Amino acid sequence: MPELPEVETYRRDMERLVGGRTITRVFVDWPRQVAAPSPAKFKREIAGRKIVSVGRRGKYLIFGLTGGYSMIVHLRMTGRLHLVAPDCPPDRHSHVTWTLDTGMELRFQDPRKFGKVYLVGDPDEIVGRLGPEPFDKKLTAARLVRMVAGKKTALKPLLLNQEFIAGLGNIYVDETLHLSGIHPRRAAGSLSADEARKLLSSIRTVLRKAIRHNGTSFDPFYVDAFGRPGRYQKYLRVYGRHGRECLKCGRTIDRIVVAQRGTHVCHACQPRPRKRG
DNA sequence: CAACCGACCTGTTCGC
DNA sequence: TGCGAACAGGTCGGTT
Repeated sequence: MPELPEVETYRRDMERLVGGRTITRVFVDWPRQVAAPSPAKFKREIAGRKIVSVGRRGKYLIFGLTGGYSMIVHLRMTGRLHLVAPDCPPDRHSHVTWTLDTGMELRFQDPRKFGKVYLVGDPDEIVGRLGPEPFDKKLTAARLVRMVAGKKTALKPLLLNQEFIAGLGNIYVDETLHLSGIHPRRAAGSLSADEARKLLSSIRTVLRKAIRHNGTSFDPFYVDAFGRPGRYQKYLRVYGRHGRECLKCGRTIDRIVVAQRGTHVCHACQPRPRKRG
């Protein structure tokens, strides 16, 4: 679930809650969540270092540590971060826990255990292959046109590809394409310059608003570091709204499968591509 | 190279 | 109500 807006919400929370703190101890009870280096080395190298910055690249959180190290966290599907008091009872889904010099514990909760943590010297070892940030000023409509030129791939999987543009996931891709009036199966290379401009501005509009509302929460799933849900679910126009009316034209929202992902679309606002787009 | 599939995991929802 | 199947916001590696 955590896509760019949710990760950005965590980044802000983390900056405020753990920025400047020193990590005294690391506890790992599901070693596979430590992607690199070995869990033993991970624990040993992190203990005693201070968190000097908290950044984000795509869906990755990057904790800058003293000594030139970066600790990187990817929440994947069900990861959450929580700062809790030392007397907070253990919970069955926290598999990596950092104890801070204040005594507080930062817990990485992740029921599905897909999330990963890394400790590296250079963040680019992990995030170096990512495509541009959606808000990068160098990402212009003209550049987007060049990026899609000649591509036969459908837009949906392309936008989900983090090496194309970083940070979008299933929710925000569906929302973005609906706002753009573009069908998820359109061949990327078939976009007109106008459509590319519209797509880029939609990506930014959707993400900006979602960040402003602290991300999207379904059920009690994603919550920020204070345990608070996001509010963007109130503004979703297609995602999870299949069977209900399109807020723009009234037609019933459809749920289809594109690139093996559940996809929400209004077939009036987002006309089907002819044959190959 | 693009499309597709299974893996990685657990919890929740759906259909019978 | 009970129980197995299907499905879920992400990514990676392997096969057509």
